[in-house]
Amino acid sequence: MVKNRRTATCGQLDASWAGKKVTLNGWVHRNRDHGGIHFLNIRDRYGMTQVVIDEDADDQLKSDAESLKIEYVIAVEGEVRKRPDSMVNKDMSTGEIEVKAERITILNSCETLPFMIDEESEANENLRLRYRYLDLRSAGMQKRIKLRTDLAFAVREFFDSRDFMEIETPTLIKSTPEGARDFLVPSRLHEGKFFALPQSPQLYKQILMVSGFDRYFQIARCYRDEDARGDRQLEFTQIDVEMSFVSADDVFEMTEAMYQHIFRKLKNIELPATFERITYHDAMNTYGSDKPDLRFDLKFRDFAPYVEGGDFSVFKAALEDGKGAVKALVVPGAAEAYSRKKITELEDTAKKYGAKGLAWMKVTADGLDGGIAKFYGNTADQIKEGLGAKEGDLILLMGAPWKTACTSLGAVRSRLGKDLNLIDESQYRFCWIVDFPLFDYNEEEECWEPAHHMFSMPQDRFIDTMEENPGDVLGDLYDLVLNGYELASGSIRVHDPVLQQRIFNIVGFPRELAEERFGFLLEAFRYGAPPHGGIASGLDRLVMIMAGRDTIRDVIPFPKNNVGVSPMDDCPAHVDEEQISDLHLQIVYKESPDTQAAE
RNA sequence: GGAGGCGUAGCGAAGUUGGUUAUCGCGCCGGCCUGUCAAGCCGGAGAUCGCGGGUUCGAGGCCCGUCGCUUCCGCCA
Repeated sequence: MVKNRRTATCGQLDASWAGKKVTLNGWVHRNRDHGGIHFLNIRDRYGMTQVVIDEDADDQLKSDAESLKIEYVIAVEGEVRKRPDSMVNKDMSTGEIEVKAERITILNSCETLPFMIDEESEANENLRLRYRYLDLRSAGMQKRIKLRTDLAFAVREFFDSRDFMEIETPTLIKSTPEGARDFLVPSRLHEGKFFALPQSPQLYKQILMVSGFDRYFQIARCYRDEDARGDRQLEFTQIDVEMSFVSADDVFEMTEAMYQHIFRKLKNIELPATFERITYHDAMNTYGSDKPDLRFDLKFRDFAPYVEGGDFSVFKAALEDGKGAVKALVVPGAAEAYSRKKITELEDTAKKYGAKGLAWMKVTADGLDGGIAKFYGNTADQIKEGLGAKEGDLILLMGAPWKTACTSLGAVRSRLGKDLNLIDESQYRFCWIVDFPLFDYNEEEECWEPAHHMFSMPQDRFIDTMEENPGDVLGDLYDLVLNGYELASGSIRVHDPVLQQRIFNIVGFPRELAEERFGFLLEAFRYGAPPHGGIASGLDRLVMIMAGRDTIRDVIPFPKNNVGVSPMDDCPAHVDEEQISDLHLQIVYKESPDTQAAE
């Protein structure tokens, strides 16, 4: 047997081991020297065990123990013994026992730490990212990375049981237009040419359908060169799925079954047999978001019927052109808690989303009070009844073009959910968002553009006449939302070259450009492409939500920070001139301010 | 590209209307201690208050600029 090699982990010992000799390997987590008696906590990824150096230990052992510092890597040989009843630590899985040390060997030392390795380190995130290997030692991070690996396993287990094949697609691919900014990789062998890193395996998985791999999945890394947020960063992981000969309902069923399997296995939670479906229009109209958090209610009410009965000109103006809306949010019992100052804060939230203001009224015993109540004195009772508002409620109102009214009041709704503690954190509320429009009108450029991407199928009923009114065309497009996060997105794809060309025509995408950028896909579709569709789920977001965190950086082993930098290895970084010239590139730095001033 | 917040010892924070030697907890170093488990007690070291400029008799605190991080908007088919 190799010297000092562990015979047990730090998490597995219990009373049944009492009397046995063991060797433990791990890190010194805590070190409590009482003079006569000395305790150590030794930690590995399986748990923590208390080691005792008794008063009767020999001098060698005592001095070895004294020389230990936090995070030294050690081997402890000793005997497992039951703790006296009064010394049992119920908070530790190994709390029934301790190891009476007979020999301690230092396998490696550790410098003074930049921060303490705790369940939840208080050190700021960039410091933790710089020393990511230390932060990953914490129990919390260990648990989350374990959840991630278990999740990936459950996903593969599920798809295997459904006869899917996991097929790899390239990460050096062709840059295609639309969507996010591509990461480009210059080619050394081909001067002036570039690969792109995939934003998703989209085109390849569709090609795989043409190739007859009718059930594909992949846990795929994706890259998008856009500004980061808590729930997105430069590189991320998708559970990418594509199926042939399916309708949207088939994709829903399969996806629901996947999440049911994942939650059953990892959380012991039974999800609903089918997930609620909400149309895009209804989601926007009642929650002000295409990714509504259904863990709390607070639905919008329509205030338009009451606008004529009052004298508030802003609302009348909003409805004038037929494209506006006046939405109301009745916040139960919030009248007292929301001072003018706090309402102004809500208004600032709304303004971020393009609202010009946020109107309000408070519901009193005999009517409405404050804010814009004075304009609705005559119809107060009607309004109260119509909106279902009760004494003590706060009514927030937004009059604006429909989409602005919805999204800005939706932002207010989200904020209220947090501020008023309306969210039950133990819930997982899934819903499908369906019936997305296929085309958006770009007011500035005065043209139609794809709302999602150009390969999504219009719903049957719109296909014959879609050129007449592109704005009305709904697509076979769907998102899956969980607790206010967009968790997955997909569609049934266009597999008919003629229909595809009609879509290109509507959005004014030149045929030549289509041929140049993804002619290979269009060509493939001419050779017997099966009807197909699919979906891609964000793995990082899913783990994040399941782990109860609010940033995916907490569930990615080596994430980039908010400005797209990895503080540990300090990338991106400059490279040698020679590397640049090998790639036939030249760096053009922006002029320094000094140079500009001199001009 | 834009808006807000933060930047004080290795880490986390306090620092009043601008006023003596910048405070506390953790960690670190030394000592004491026989049952702790975030051990305890005593002592000690450790800070150009992000950086630059300005106002002032005097700036950690005010003003201007700048850098870094962070949350959000834009962006993310």
